[in-house]
Amino acid sequence: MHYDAHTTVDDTTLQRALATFKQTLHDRGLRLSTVREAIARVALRYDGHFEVNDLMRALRAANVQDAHLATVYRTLPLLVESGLIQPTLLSSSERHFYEPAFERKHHDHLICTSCGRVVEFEFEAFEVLQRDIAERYGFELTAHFHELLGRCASCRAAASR
Amino acid sequence: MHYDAHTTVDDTTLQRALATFKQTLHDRGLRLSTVREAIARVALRYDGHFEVNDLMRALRAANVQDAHLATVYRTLPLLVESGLIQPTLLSSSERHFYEPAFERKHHDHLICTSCGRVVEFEFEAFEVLQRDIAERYGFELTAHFHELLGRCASCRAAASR
DNA sequence: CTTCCTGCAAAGGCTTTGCAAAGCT
DNA sequence: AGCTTTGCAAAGCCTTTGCAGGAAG
Repeated sequence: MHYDAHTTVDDTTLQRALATFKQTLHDRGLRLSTVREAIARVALRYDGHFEVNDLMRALRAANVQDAHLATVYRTLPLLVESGLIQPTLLSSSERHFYEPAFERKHHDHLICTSCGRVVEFEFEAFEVLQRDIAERYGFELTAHFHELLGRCASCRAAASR
Repeated sequence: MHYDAHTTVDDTTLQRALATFKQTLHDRGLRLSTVREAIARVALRYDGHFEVNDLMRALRAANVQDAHLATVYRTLPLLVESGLIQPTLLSSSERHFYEPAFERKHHDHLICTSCGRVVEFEFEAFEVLQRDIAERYGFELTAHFHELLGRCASCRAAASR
């Protein structure tokens, strides 16, 4: 999968994220174990969107040999709850995808159905309209998913050749 | 799952839909078998969003005893390709959801995370903005998913009591 | 020490697939 | 006849869970 380059979290942000994680865990009577911290670090620094297997691979690449698949599955919801990552790319719904989310600005996705490229976009007008719609129906918005599917410029060029 | 009342397809629309289905199948060297037609009818007339098991139940209710689960799984992509139904409700991504789509106006969904109510909305301004965004990035849009999650008025009222 | 965590293995749930019989055209 | 379609059963895949030993505070 391709995606535009992101900036990976810097060290101080990472520390803040871990502190947040620890706090969330603590509030629930849970602990920030060695394994959980390792998983959190790798997930937070992941460049782009990932699913469980990608994360496993990244963990192995980071020499975290001892993070078992089942543990990763158990940790992911905690990372989401703590706001370190968020579920995303729903329309590729064969698997569950995530992306780093800690202190990252909200954005949505433009996905090329031909080459898989993912472009992130943000557009305040959407947010405003969404709030309007929600209000119109008496809803209090808590989240939204917005994915645009299509063909990117290069795939279109390739096709018309 | 709750949803606002929809109008179910009338008979002439259903006939048109079946003709479309037959055409799509024919174009691919496939046939409109008895079972496929039965599945198409029930799916098209389904009131609201459904997943495979819902459809199985509806088939049984319609006395279509002979539609095997595997056959339904094989038929669904064909129905999507023909435009009779469309995948939807992605954020409940545990399962694959669909809804009737033939000659239905495009709409998106507002979903109450507390009671599950689904409200359909359409708002031209979104469509325009989406096209703008896509163009800005050189994309040619083919589809989009847009789901707003929140709490509906009655759940909010219940919570504040 | 007491509670939580983790690896392991097994189970679960949804979906897909191989195959032989049945169905169309 | 020659093809597609289907039921059936088995396999596949991702994800969850029970458990017993290990880790953490």
